[in-house]
Amino acid sequence: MSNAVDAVFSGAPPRAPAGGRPPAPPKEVRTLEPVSEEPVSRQERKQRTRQALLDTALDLLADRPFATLSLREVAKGAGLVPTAFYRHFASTEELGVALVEEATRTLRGMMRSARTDPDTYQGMISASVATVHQFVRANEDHFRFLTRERYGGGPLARAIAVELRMFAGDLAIDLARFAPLRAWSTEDLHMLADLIVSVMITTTVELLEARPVEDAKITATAEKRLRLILLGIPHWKTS
Amino acid sequence: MSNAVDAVFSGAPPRAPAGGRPPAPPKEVRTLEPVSEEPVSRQERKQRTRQALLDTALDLLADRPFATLSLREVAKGAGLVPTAFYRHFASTEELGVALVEEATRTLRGMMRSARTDPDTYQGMISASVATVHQFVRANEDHFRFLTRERYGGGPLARAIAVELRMFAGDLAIDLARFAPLRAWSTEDLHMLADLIVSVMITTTVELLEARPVEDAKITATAEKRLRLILLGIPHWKTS
DNA sequence: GATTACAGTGAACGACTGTACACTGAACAG
DNA sequence: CTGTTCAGTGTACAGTCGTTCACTGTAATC
Repeated sequence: MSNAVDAVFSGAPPRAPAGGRPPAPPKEVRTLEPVSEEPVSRQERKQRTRQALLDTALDLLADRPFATLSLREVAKGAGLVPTAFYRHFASTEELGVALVEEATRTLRGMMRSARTDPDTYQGMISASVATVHQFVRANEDHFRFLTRERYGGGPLARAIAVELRMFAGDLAIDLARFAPLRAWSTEDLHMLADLIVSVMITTTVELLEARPVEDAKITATAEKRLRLILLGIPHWKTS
Repeated sequence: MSNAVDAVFSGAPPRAPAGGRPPAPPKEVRTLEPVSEEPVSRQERKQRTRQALLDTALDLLADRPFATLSLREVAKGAGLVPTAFYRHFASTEELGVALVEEATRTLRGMMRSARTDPDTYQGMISASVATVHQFVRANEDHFRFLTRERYGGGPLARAIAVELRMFAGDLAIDLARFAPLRAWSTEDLHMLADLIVSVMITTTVELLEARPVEDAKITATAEKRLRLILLGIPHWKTS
């Protein structure tokens, strides 16, 4: 479960240095790098340091809320002087918005990946849970950021909420194609989609808070929760 | 729905000045207050300013994460000089722990209030949702703090997670008394309890993010979600 | 080849942070 | 009545913060 799985995650950004953030020579990050001597145009350069800022921020956010990020430490982490930060973002909040965009790109990748035409309920459930599991484990930073800031208040929380509503809306449309759900009112369909999304979010948080050893238990529980919900569908009287 | 409702919330702290935090004379908060000239022992005094610190913190946390709180502004808000803060808490984090304790006291009050012997599923559902609704609206600060920090990472998130697991555990025990659930494995019971709790949390967040005008719609949706889940119970094959 | 645009530098600012230390005055215990 | 305890005060210090401003060197343009 390695190559085939990894191939799915085209949505995940490269995350330049990544990892435990090695000692890292303090400055010459950019000046030493022309290993492969591409011409590297100026805007290419700019976008690279922009990405370095985003990557640094995401690293720092691994165990703190976004609101505690300081412009200076993000700049320093990217090998920049504080004032250079302004060449890319007018404020840390603008950085945050860019981070939401990057993370929701991963989220949309997951959604696209999960949208497979399923034959059985059980098949659909386990496939969806597996997709969530793989994407969360392959993009922990993004999902940690999203789940953390979703409830953190402020403009980021609102932006993420909008994205999750879109997520649920798309899911509702997909659900409408199922035979047992064709007669449901759109309101009830949204109720169901929200419920499923909330189970998925809960599962995501559980995965992020657990060590990977417990993944099997968590996904199994998630499948159970979805199965229980779907069991009620045939007996629902829509309004 | 005013007196009877309010009488329920004995768990809620008095929240001394509260409200929009009026102009407030900068200092003589305590020295001017002996309106009713009780003797007020020294430890009583101490506990009062401690509570003032907690109240101030909760006020400030209405729209920011806990990690951005500064010792100085909490002290100032309570009418104290910064160093006096240390007479009550060794650090802001210790203040946070006390805040978690206070808020979870409200949470336990809600749980106790919701534990009524119900005759029908429908009755149980609407009663539980109504209880959540009332408690959330009557203690918005506490619930906002809990839901915000639950996913904010750090020690507070862990403490709240523990409390919520206890909450779900108690619910599982209650559920075990229901006829259709008596044969269920404890594992499945916990799965169900977690699912219900996650619906309640979702509902809480929705209430806190909405204007009270939309409460009816939110509680109606919450009831639907629970109804759908309970519909699946008779058809569940426990493992 | 000369000129311009602009990503990144470096010093300096005023505001705010947590914390140390010596203090005051009133409630307390003897 | 005397001495102690201790919640709260006031000053001070070293860091960090966001933001300003004038600057440099090079890729891009004419």
